[in-house]
Amino acid sequence: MARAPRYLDALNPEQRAAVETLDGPVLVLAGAGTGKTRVLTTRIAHILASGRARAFEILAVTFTNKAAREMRERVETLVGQGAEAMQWLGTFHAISAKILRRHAELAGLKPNFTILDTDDQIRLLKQVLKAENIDDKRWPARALAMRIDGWKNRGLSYAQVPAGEAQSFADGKGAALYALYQERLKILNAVDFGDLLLETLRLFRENPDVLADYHRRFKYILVDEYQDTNTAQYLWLRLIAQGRHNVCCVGDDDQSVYGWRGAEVENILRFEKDFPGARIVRLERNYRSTGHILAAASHLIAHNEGRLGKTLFTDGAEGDRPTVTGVWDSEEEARAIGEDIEQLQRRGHDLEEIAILVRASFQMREFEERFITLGLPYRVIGGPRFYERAEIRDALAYLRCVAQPADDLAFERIVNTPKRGLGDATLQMLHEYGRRENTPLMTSARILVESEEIKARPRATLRALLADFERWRSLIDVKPHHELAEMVLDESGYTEMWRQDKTPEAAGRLENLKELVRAMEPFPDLAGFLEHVSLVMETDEAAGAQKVSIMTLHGAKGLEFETVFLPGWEEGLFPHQRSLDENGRAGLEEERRLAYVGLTRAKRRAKIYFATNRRIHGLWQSTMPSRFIDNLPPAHVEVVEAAGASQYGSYGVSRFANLDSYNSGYDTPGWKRAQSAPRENYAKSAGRDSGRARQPKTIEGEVVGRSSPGSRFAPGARVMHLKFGPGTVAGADGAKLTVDFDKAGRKMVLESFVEAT
DNA sequence: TGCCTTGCTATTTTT
DNA sequence: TAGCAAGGCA
Repeated sequence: MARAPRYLDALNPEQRAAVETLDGPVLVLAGAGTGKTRVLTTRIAHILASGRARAFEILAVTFTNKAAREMRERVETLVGQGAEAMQWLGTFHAISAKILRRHAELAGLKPNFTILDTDDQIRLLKQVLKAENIDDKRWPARALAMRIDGWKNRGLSYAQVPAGEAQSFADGKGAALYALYQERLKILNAVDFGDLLLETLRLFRENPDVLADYHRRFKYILVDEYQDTNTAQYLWLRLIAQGRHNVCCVGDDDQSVYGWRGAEVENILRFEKDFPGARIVRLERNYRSTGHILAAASHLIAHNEGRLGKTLFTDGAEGDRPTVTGVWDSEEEARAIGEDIEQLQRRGHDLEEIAILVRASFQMREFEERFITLGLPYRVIGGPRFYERAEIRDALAYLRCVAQPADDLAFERIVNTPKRGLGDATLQMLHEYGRRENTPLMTSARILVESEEIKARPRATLRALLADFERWRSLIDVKPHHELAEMVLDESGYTEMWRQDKTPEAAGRLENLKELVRAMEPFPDLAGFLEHVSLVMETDEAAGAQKVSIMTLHGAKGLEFETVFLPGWEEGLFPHQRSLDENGRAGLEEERRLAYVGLTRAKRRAKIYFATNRRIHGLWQSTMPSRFIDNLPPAHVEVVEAAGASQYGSYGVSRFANLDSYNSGYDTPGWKRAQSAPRENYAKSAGRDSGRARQPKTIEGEVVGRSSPGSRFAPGARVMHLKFGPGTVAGADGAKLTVDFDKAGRKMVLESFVEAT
């Protein structure tokens, strides 16, 4: 055999096996930080370099656009140019859309079909509910959307929904509503995200010749983040992979954190069964984290059952131990982390290499506030996205109306934006006609405008609007699309509407509109741009300036940082109560995987925090340290005391000696101590800004768990509260007390948080 | 048509 | 507590 090509030199033996096993199915179990992206990209490079297939004969599927973009870039650096020829590299949804457009008629669609996003989907469902006279208070469209998505994720058409579940929504109308919704989508020439997969699946099943064509085309198939596939994606993949069986899936069962949106870890566990003779390659050599971090993460995840099991190791240094710090409340947590970061900064650390990973986005605010006062530059990742802003959605609706005349949702959105006197009454009439004649709204409008059904004023306005759209539409092939867009926005009065607007956001909105027009330029035409927009809901955030990243644990998957702060490790928040309530043990294990993901993002420093008190929905509640803290190996973790937090000094070996499992979390030393030991009050650390009255010198009430029986306090009783000071009980409702505080006034507080005086 | 009040809810989020 | 959505009212 000839000398191995150079790009293989950089790989370890397992990685190399994963890259070089080209024939037949391969499952790569790639632990965190073991170089899975390198394997995927090198494998593509290897297929290309060895002449096994050309770029357009490789199907490479990812979950996110970001991952797709990264893969493309990395293949490019590996093979020089030519990666742009990889026309089948993309997300499941993007590839499905592409296939579907090629065979739209077979799927009962026109090739210019619209892809609805969640917002459109919900608006459409609201209409369906209304038409069916279902109270959308009791049966919210959002809930129906979730249910339908769930069915679609499982690959179920409305006819396939199991009888029991079909009865589940609005007194037994679940599946029927699903069917009505699909009917509406067909009329609108539209699909939602779930349909992209489902319709492609149906296309393949009903047209074996089409499927065979793709079997011939795709010589090699690669799938990233395989543990995140849902059933529909799995069926899709299995169908396509049946052709040549050259399928390589890369994933890590320990990083499956999207079960709540339909991902089935089972898919990874049953790979061997579905693809007989599959080669399994384990990547266990970690190149990212130092020894202690890796040990802590491994020990934590070992508490999960039903894993394929991997043992990560590193040849690197032991490094610093992850730390666990207890703080008084979320405010102190933010302050402590802020100080840590400032110190790292002073020591010359790169802010880009620091991240704060939270469980839920509400935790972010406290950090933002703190960082603003500190003047610490930060960036929140995962905020509202560019294409979700109202003005962008409006502008896109205009463009959709131009390009896709049957797009009723878009039309409805903008008929009266800006206000032009086309209100509910007019719209109602269009709807009625449309429903009767089965025509899109714009067609209905065109017909009704010729009659006298509509009053003269709105009739004239509507006629003018329709004429505008005609004119714009006639320019599609004449004018460059970004110029056309600008023209539409100006002539429709939309831009003017924001110019007139005096609210402080107006300027930013106009700026966004300009940005939108700019963003259109690189696309070949309007249709191409709209396709991009519906599938790629993102803007490339300009990285650059040195900033600390604040994001959710989910958002951090796939990233790495020198230093990772992990605040909020408290029972109820992390693991999240809802996860436990709704999914029991499976929910807990998914939360634990999330903790594992968090820890393994850290290259050199991982810092865990838990607060004793946290405000949840406006009420202060005392909280327990997370059971995940008990899951950490004492030998690899350092318990750090926040300044003044002396009561945590008792954190010692015993704290970690007992490995708990589900449901027994409340017997751990940490839990017991928290219950029994009356905590000494301590002044807030770092005595700065003592403006607000700090905890008065009192004894905090022992923590009464969730099972607290009726109230210990009768109205009139005098109590002492840690935040609010002394007060008189006005009433009790279970564990909640209404107290008239001497200073703070009437508040609802948790009983466990006050003490009799 | 627009403003104000009321009520409700409150993970994770990509496509 | 706060933020949003929907309904009522002028």
